[in-house]
Amino acid sequence: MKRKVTLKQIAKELDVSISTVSKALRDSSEISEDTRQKVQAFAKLYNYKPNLIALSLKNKKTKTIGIIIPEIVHHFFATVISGIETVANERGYNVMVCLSNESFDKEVINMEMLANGSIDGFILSLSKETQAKRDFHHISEVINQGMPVVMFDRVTNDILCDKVIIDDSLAAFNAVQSLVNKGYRKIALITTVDYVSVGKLRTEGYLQALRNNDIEVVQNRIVKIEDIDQCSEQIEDLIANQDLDAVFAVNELFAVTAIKAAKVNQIAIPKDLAVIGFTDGIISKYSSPSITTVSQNGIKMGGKAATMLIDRLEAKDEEEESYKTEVIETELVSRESTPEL
Amino acid sequence: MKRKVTLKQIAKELDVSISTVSKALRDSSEISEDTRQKVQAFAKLYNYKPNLIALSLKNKKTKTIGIIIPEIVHHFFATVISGIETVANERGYNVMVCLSNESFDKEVINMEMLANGSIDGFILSLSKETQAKRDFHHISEVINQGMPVVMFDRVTNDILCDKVIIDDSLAAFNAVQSLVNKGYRKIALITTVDYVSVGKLRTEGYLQALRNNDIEVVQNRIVKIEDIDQCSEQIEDLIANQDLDAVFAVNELFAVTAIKAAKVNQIAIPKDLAVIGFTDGIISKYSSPSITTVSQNGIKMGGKAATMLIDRLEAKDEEEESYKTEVIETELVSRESTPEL
DNA sequence: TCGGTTTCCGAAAACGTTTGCGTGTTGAAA
DNA sequence: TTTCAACACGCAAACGTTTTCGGAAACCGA
Repeated sequence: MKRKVTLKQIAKELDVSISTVSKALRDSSEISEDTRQKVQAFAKLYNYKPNLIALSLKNKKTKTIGIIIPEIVHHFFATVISGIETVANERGYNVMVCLSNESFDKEVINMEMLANGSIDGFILSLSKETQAKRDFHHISEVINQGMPVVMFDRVTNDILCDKVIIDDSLAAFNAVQSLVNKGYRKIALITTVDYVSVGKLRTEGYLQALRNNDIEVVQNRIVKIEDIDQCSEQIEDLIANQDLDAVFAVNELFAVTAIKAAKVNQIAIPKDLAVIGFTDGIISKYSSPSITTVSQNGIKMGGKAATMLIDRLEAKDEEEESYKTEVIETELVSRESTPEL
Repeated sequence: MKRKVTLKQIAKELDVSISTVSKALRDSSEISEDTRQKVQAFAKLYNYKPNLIALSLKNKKTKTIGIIIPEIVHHFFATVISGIETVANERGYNVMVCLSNESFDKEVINMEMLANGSIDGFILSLSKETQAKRDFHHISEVINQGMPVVMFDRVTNDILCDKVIIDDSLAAFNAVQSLVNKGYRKIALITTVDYVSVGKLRTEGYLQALRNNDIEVVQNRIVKIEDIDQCSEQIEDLIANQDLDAVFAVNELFAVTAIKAAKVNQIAIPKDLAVIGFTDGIISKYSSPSITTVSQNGIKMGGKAATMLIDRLEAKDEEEESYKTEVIETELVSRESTPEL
């Protein structure tokens, strides 16, 4: 077992000073050709690599990005991480991933943990609990300490920082509008409780689309799911007992659950009921019928977030404190759960 | 913007030495009650937190685990990360995630990157390319440097280290056997090319089950997929043109693709064709019909891997160099794509 | 031989911690 | 008054780097 070799060991072995070794390895002109070659050969032989922790301490930069997301077993968040990782890697950064599990406390703990020197900046998406509490002190705190933060998807106006979002409201509006264009009028909405920012926005888009087309909003056609693990009953009730010709769901799970409920009730899709979901994930693609959805490009979103963060990290501190909010365009992916839109 | 406060600043402010501050904060008995309280109050006021990078350098421990996986937009790997993260967090560790994207080179680069001080140990699953090349020098190298490594799922016998796997062969055997028990005889296999270790093992289980029951192995009923993105044609050909009563697929995607192909060909599932998949992910659960699968518990796998790694990290260096291979039990989850098994 | 450049290298500081040890002050016992 | 322990604190080293600065030796021309 040969442990990693340090500058000190090389210096001792070659009987020169540590600084000479360091300079020789970095091709400083201060060092003679002779010793330079000697040192470099030795370093290569022993496979010397600088210790990144020591460098981090010296440079006050870790070249690491901290990611905090509610969960990772979730197609959308996984794609975002993938997008972040790709860009980060290209630009010489690593990523540390922490999961809040939708818990405020874990979000706070993780942020404080990472903020103590481990990373150069954050990319995060709020937990449900945090959104419900509207307590963002942990975020403003790290920003105050001069650490850049980029929020994505689940963001808040209470914090000033760079953000990457989709226009949830517009995307929902467009989806519902396209249903209306096809002649659908009795359109149900399956959404989340209001404190989930994206759920609220998508709900607004739905309502706006109905209003714009002078379609009455029927409260019985709107269900708000509190606990995602127990959405079945409410959705089954909606499908079985309401007079509908289409359903707009704010995520994949609600959409596929609606489809299952329709099957149970012998309702043909898309003939008797059209279904549009949100988030173009595995479920939408592989369920049968496959589901027409609003696609959020997680890869692009993550990539954009990483780019914004790293750009800010590497900006000369000319400090143009102008925070930007990037909007990633969405797309309606037409599949089997609706007629061609 | 108030930057993070250091021991030095506190020391200067209170006109004591750095060591006094440090000791006071750690409740050393060397420090008088008076100064201790003074220092602690001041530290609290300015929200002092030790710099973790400095601690890492001093202690030669980062309290960070490196994870290297082929991809993250993949339900199984996402669950494994989730399992790792949970255990790691409980025991005071963070995780750095790197993606190899199934590339040997990226795997090597990422490992070398992280091995230079950033982490205390690795948890990894081999990329396809690495498995095909059978080149594991980068792994043996870090092990030689004294860094613990735990491999999971896609492992190799060429490297001695702790491992967490499922008994792929046995699990496949059991799945096929249960089909045989139900009277199925014309069982197709949809698998990967042989260098993917888990694909090979699952194939072996399939073959063993047939042989044990004196069922002839028909080569036309076995398809090996090279490129997962283009599996459709081969699978459609199999379903359409072979005489089958059941299909065993080595992953979810192949299973759901087979089901889609069956639908196109008016083959009823499970009446005319039973389908069993592998990996209990989103697809199996939400496709319709839902798919009977062999479930690998990714959470448990990740948790076990993390436990093994951290145990080894924290073991007194009594160095009982006995590497263990843990086998996570699988389970056949019966759903709609087969009759009750 | 002398003065002045170059050339090459080492000492030391800095990043932020922890900790062993030395030391000055105090109080009490002798 | 002297002696010694106990107490409270600071110094310095260590972790592994990079970099500034100073200085010794060598060289050159006069």
